[in-house]
Amino acid sequence: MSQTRDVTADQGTPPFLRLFARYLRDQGLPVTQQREAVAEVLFASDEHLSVDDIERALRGRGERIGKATIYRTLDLLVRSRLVAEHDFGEGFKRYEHRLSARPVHEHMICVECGTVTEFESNELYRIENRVKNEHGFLPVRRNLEIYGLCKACQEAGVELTTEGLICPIETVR
Amino acid sequence: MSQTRDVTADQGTPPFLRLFARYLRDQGLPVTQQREAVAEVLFASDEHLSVDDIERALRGRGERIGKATIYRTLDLLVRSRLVAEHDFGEGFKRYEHRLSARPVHEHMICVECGTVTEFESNELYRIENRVKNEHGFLPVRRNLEIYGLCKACQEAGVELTTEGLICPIETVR
DNA sequence: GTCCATGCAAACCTTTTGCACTATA
DNA sequence: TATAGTGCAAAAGGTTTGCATGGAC
Repeated sequence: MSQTRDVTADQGTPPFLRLFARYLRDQGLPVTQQREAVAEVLFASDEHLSVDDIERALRGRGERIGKATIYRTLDLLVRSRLVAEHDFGEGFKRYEHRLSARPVHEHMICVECGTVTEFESNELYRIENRVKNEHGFLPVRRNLEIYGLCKACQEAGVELTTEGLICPIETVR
Repeated sequence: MSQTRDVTADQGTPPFLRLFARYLRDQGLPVTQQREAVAEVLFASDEHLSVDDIERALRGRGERIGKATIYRTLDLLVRSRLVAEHDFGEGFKRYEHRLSARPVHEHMICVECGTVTEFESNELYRIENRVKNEHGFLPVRRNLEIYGLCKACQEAGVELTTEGLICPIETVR
């Protein structure tokens, strides 16, 4: 069949699996079915997946892998830098592979519908440089989330209610 | 004694307590001893306090307030916008009052010693404007943390080991 | 054959909740 | 006095760990 994947040599193994296997070998760790399966689920999706999402996707593929193994594999994927871990304040973490056209990006999260959109920001490099020069701080990893109302929710007429004090931020004490 | 606080009229009540009390009254909620005590601890400190920190500080003042009450009061303080909630990835939240000379600021966190330093960034406003114009997203709240090595740790000779893949970020799939 | 991974269940930790009792307004 | 808060302990929910078994190399 013309749609059959070419399995000659390494060609049948997708790049992300080769990279993950390389990482595991470098660390002297075995490449297991479960580890490959978790990686496959992550790299097959462009969403920000929770552990439950991953477990569900695995089950949908007929694989029954324990949560503990998923957590342990995610730890390896994050260490390998093939996967990024995020916390959008939902009480649990989400995971996203980093082999996209936009390996470095930030997130805006709609506080109404929860939709996560990615965007790039070179202003961040400027901020990091300033931090380096002005404070002698050596940046390694950053984390920028912007919470607000997405276009769709605004157009649907959603408005945000502010119940906080209107102007408590006077610089007094 | 000349150092004794002036207790005439409202003058003895510090501004933050007046603001918190105003918020509570606005919401039709009672002003209780416990709520005032939690607020006092937060406003007396310029650190980023965990719930345990707060409980300990209260105990040090001879007040024994249940964790549940602390959590419930923190919720009110955050809603009132007098206090900001942070998650530095430690597995628990930290809280910081917002009546400082720098009510809006970001954080850099040293991955070695855990020290948190604050800095301001007007580049962030530029980012938010871009997000608004380019994506129609209405920003409400932002969250920027920069993780890295603080000056002191660098000077102490600390180096960070990278165990991840050196260059996995090729834009291939 | 050795070493490590897996799976299950129990443990862990922070945060939330239910309920009898107490304090605020 | 009505209404809401407090404190305790239990529950909840995500994540980690111990241990016996099974798989990778």
